Parts: sequence; structure tokens; C-alpha cells
Amino acid sequence: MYQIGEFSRICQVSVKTLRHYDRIGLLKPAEVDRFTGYRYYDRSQLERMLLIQKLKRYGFSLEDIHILTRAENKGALREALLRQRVILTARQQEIGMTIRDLTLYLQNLEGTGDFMKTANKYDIRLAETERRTVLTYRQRMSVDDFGRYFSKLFERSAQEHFTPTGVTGAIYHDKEFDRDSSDIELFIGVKEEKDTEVMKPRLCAATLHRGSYSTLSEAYAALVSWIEENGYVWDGAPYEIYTKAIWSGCAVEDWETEVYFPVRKK
Amino acid sequence: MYQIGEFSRICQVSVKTLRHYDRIGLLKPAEVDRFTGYRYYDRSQLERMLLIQKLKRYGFSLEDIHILTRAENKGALREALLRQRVILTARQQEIGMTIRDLTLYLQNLEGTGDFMKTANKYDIRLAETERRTVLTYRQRMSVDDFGRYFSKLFERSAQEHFTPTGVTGAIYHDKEFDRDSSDIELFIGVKEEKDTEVMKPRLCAATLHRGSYSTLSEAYAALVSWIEENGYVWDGAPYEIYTKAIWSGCAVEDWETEVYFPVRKK
DNA sequence: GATAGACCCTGCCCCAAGGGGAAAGTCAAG
DNA sequence: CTTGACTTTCCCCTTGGGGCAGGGTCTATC
Repeated sequence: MYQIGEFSRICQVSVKTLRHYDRIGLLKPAEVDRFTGYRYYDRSQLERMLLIQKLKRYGFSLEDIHILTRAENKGALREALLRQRVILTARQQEIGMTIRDLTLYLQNLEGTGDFMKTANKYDIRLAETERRTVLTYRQRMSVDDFGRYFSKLFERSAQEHFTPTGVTGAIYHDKEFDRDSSDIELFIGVKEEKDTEVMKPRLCAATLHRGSYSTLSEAYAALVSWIEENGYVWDGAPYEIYTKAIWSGCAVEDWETEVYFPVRKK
Repeated sequence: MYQIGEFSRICQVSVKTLRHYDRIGLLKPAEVDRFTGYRYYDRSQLERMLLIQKLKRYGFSLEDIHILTRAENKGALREALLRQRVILTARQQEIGMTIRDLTLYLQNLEGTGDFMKTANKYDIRLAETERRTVLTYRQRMSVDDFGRYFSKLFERSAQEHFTPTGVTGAIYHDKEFDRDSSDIELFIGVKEEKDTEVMKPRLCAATLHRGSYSTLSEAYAALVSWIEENGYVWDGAPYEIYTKAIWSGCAVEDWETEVYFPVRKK
């Protein structure tokens, strides 16, 4: 039996953490003195602690660990590990991209001395968009997993024998941005006219964004600046068309997104 | 001038976040209506917001961003970016190791069905340690940056013309573990007898740990279990000897650490 | 001019995973 | 018997915001 301090040394975990885990029920001491409240740990706690730390390194929350380590959840653990591996791989690649971006920014900073400059590499064009017939699916959803909802549209398209044109996009109806809950209308282009929605031709300012969505705001900013400088005003819900995305099977740095802002002359 | 909602859409940032940044002074609106409290943003805020998001992606805290983006800190920003690139690179590699470890664990789980097992790959040996003459430096420090303090010892060794034996290690005097503040005594072996400390021969349980320090607790646990099973008791401050570490110039997965626990027969 | 609906405000409490520190109780050795 | 090391509980603090309540404002439409 080890006192909390010794156990802390062995596990390489602070005493505070051990008390925290006791309180949330994640790791109860083998014994607690009824009169003094002293906690005593033994080797079975040690094993469990190693497991907890391992899963924590893998990126699980304490709550997840709590659930996954209940003996009956062996299958769930396996699934969770597989999922987590995907998440970690994605995170690793994102860090790689971040490093490349940082390096570029650093070069720019050293070259120009301007730390505001964010490499405004966006070609803005003014375009009368073409008329599109589309299937749509509108719902309040998180911007992070809207990709998952496209399958609904593709299923419907297949079931009802539509002919997809290959266009996939999303309209952002909310004025404000909320990562977890936005009023998003997904659309996929189809050839048929019957039982479809129509996107009418509109005057838009548009540009092409390359790379992951975490820097999309730069495209938005470039568009909005352009609109203001050229005497237009923003007039309607902006939308994006995903010409190359995760489902195109290409690497994230090759993704391409077209961003459209409906505008009118001021 | 944009209302907070529009500005939120443009920057891809929630309204809550904008209000938060206003409150902490990171991004003040261009104008606040004195009567209604409405916030109005314009394009210079937009540029600043892009910068903030960029630095946030690079892993800086809002406070760091606040400080680094004051115009007079251009030099500090460059330094910080260079440091951050190192940190990101390290993080990326650590994720890589984590993924490999996860994969191993997953295979083990699928093979044995035992989710407790943590691959007990440690050979424990009982050893009478040799007598060592050492230079030491003892201080309360974080376990994460004790490496930095070794330079003090090497400088002293060089100045006072000692002959290093190549042994570097650390004794952990605290009973308990505290990542940010531990009573650690660093030591480097030297040949001379004069003006040095002496580590007397002691009976120790010892083992060799390979890889990064984040899984050192597994070695500790293995040692402690062995000690208990073989009728010894832990008796004194444990210490580690870093036979291959960051300064050996090898990759993190090839690091080698010997862990010693002083023991006596029960 | 009234009203609805969309927008905005402040203020309060909440999250995870603990850290810091105070005040007080416990244990073992000298 | 005292001292010092160790432990306990309790309360507040951190980062970067999210949720919600209660209430004010703006603009278009009737």
C-alpha cells in the first residue's frame, strides 16, 4: 500500500491529479482511512493508472476514459482507438500545414518587415452566376461536420434517379457565424428540372480558395474588401462550391473551394 | 462599417468570441455607439482579426498575441515564431510516436483481448551500483526543462578543469511528483576526487527505458512491482541516468534512460 | 403609428483538467 | 513533547469561450 505521495512519484502524476481522479470517480484508492481520510493505493491502481495515462496520451478525455475502461466496453474501446488514430493522423497533418504556413509568414516578415501582411493571393472576379437546378438539404448543423450530411443528398439523388452534375456546395443563411450551429443549406447540382430547386443567376463577387478550411476567413476578408473598394454592397447569403474536397480523394493542401458573395452596385 | 453579426460571418468567428476579444482588449471595434452599446467594425479590424487567427493557429495564447502584435514588438514576434516552429515540430513528432504506440496497443488488444496489458517489456535487474564522483546541482525546477540546467554543470566542469566521464543523471528528492516544481539534483560524473560529491555504492533495482519520457511511468511501475514481488522495499530517492538523450543527437525513439530505485531487503 | 422579427446588449453561470494556497489534522522520529 | 514531513478539505483561479435570461434597438411592413 502506498500513500498518495509515493503513488504520485511512481505514476509520475501530481497529487492534485490523484485527488481529482478520486473525486470524479476515475481512480479510487484501494482504501481510504475512515477516520483520517488518508488515501492508500496498491498495485491494481497502478496498472489502471498506466492505462489511464496511455489513453490520455492518445487524446481521450477523462470522461471518455471512464466509460471506455469499464470492462464491458471492450468493443467500444477498439472502435474508439481506431477513430482516435484517424483524428491524430489528421492533427499531425494539420500541424505540418501549419508549420509550412508559419515558415512562409516568417519569410514574408523577414522580407517585408510587415507583420500585418497575410499574403493576399486571392484573385477576385465579378461574375454573373449561371442558373443551376439543385437538390437541397437545409438544416442547423455544425460547420465542422456538414460533410456528413451530403450523403443524404446523394442517396436521395440516387433513389429518385437524378443525374448529378458534380457540383456540391453550401449556402450560409445565418448572418452571423457559429461553428456549432449554423443554418446551412447544402446543395448538389442535378440535370433534371422536375422536383428540384433553382438557383437563379445572380451577380456575385467570387474567388478560389486553396487548402484547408481553417484559412477560409482570408478568402472572405479578401472578398469583402474587394466589394467595398469597388463600390458594391454585399446582398444575400454567401455560398461555397467545393470543387476539390475530402471526397475528391486529394490531399488537404490541394482542396479547392469557390466562395461566392452575392452583390449589387451601391 | 459592419455590425458584429456581419463581421462574425466575414471572419468566421462567433459573436461571442468577438465580444470576448473586445472585453480582453485584443480586438476593439472601430466604434461603439455610446447610447446603444452596438459595436461597429471596419476593415482595419478585419486585417487585425486575420492576423490574430493566424497566430492562434500557430499555437499562441490570446495574451501572447496581444503582446506580440504591439507594433514595437516586431523583433519579439520573429523570435516567438521561430520558437513556436520548434514547438510545433516537436508536437508533430510526438503525435507520430503516439500513433505508433496506439497502433501497437491496438494490435495487442486485438491479439490478446486484454485491454489492461501495457506490454511489460522491462528487464529488471538488482545491482550494487558503483561508486561515482560527481558534480551536482540541486534546485527546485520543472521536470520538463531540467535539461537546460545541465549546461551549468558542464560549464563549471570546464572552468574548473574536471574530466567528465560522460555520465549524466538526476536524483528526484521529492517523495511526490510535481511536473512544475520538483526538488531535482542533477549530476555529471567526473574523474577527479577533489571538490566533488560522492555517490556511494547502493543496492538498487534498475531497468532501462527506451523512448521519450512521457512513458517513463511504465518503467517506474515495473520497478515498483518487481520490488514488491521480490521482497524488497523502496529505500531512498530514485534517480535516472540519461545514457542516450536529446544531447546525444539521436531520435527520440532511440533515447535510453536507466532508472534506479534504491532498495533494501524487507 | 404600431408591431413583428431580426438583431444587439449586459450579466451570470458553466465547461476540462487540474494548480495554488490556506487552515487544520496525522504520523514517525528524535 | 515537539518538530517536520505528510495529508486532508475547501475555495478560488486558469483558457477560450458557450448557454441562457432579460431586456433594448432597428427596420420593414401593415
